[in-house]
Amino acid sequence: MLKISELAAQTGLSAHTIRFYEKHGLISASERSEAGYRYYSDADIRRAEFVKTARNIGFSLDDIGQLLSIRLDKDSHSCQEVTDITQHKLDEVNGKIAELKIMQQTLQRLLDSCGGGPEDATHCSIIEALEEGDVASTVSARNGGHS
Amino acid sequence: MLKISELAAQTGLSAHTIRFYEKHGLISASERSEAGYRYYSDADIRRAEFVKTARNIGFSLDDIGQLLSIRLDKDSHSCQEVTDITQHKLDEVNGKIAELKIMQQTLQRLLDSCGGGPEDATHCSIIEALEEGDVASTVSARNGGHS
DNA sequence: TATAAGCTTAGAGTTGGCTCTAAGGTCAAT
DNA sequence: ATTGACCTTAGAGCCAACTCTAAGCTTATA
Ligand SMILES: [Zn+2]
Ligand SMILES: [Zn+2]
Ligand SMILES: [Zn+2]
Ligand SMILES: [Zn+2]
Repeated sequence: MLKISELAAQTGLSAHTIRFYEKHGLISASERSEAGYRYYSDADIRRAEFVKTARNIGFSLDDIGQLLSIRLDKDSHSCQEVTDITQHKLDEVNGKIAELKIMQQTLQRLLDSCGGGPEDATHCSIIEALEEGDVASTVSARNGGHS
Repeated sequence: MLKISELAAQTGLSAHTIRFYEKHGLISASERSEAGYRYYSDADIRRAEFVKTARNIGFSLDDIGQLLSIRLDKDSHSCQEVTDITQHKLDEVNGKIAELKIMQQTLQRLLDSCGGGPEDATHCSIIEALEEGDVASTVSARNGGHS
C-alpha cells in the first residue's frame, strides 16, 4: 500500500494530478485510512501506470477513460473498440501534423526570402509578404475539432 | 470607411474577434461615429489583413503584436528582429511536429500489433502494451513551453 | 413611425489538463 | 510535547484565443 506521494514518486505524476485524475474517474485508492488518507493497492498502482503510459502516448483523459473501462471488462469489449479509439487518435495526430507542416513550409519560405541581416526592415520580404497576403499555403483547418 | 461587420466580411474575422483583437492592441478603428460606431480606414483595413494573414500562418497574437510594431516603424527595426520571431515560431512548430511524429509512430505500431477484429479484448495487444508500459517511444516534452 | 438589423460595453463562459491555494488535520521523529 | 513533513477538501486560477451574453442605443428601410 502506497500513500499518494509514494504513488506520485513511482508514476512521475504529481499528487495534485493524481487527485485530479481521481476526480475524473481515472485513478482511485481502494483504501482510505481512518483519517482519510489514500492508500493504493498493487492493482491501483497498475491502473495508475496504465493511465500514465496512455497519457504519455498522447491519449486524452476521455480516451483513457474508455480504454480503462475496456481494460476492466475485457471479455465484453472487442479489439475493434480498442483500435477505433487508437485510429481516431491517429487521425487526429495526422491532421495536426499536416497543419503544422504547412506552417513549417510557410515559415521556412519566409525565412529563406529574408537574409535576416542587420539592415532595417524597410524592404523586409517577410513583412512585405504579410502585407500583401500572398503567403500561399495558409492553414485551412484552424480548429482542432473533428466529427 | 467600413463598419465593423463590413471589415468582418472583408477579412473573414468575426466582429467579435475584431473587437477582441482591438482589446489586445492588434487592430483599431481610426474613427468613431458620434454614437461610438467603429469606422475603419484603408490603413486600418490593411492592418487588419496583415493580422489575418499572420494569424493564418500560425503566429500567436503576441508575435503578431511584435510584427505590427516593426511594421509601424520599419526604419528603426532590423530584418534580424523579423527573422528572430519567424525562426522562433519555426522552432516551436518543428518541436511540435517532432512530438506528434513520435505519437504517430507509437499509435501506428499499436494499430499494427492488433488486428482490430470482433474478438474480445482479453488478449488485445494494445491493452497489453499499455499495461506493460513498454510502449517504447514516449513523448518526453509534454509541455509546449520553451525559453 | 415602427420594426429589424446592427452597433456599443463589460464581463462571463469555453476547452483540456492541469496547478495551486487556503485552512486545517495527521503522523513520525526528536 | 513540539516541530515539520505530509495529508485532506473545495474551489479558484491558468493558458490561448476566442465566443457569447445581456442590456441598451442607433440606423436604415418600409
Ligand atoms: Zn531601404
Ligand atoms: Zn527581412
Ligand atoms: Zn482469449
Ligand atoms: Zn486488440
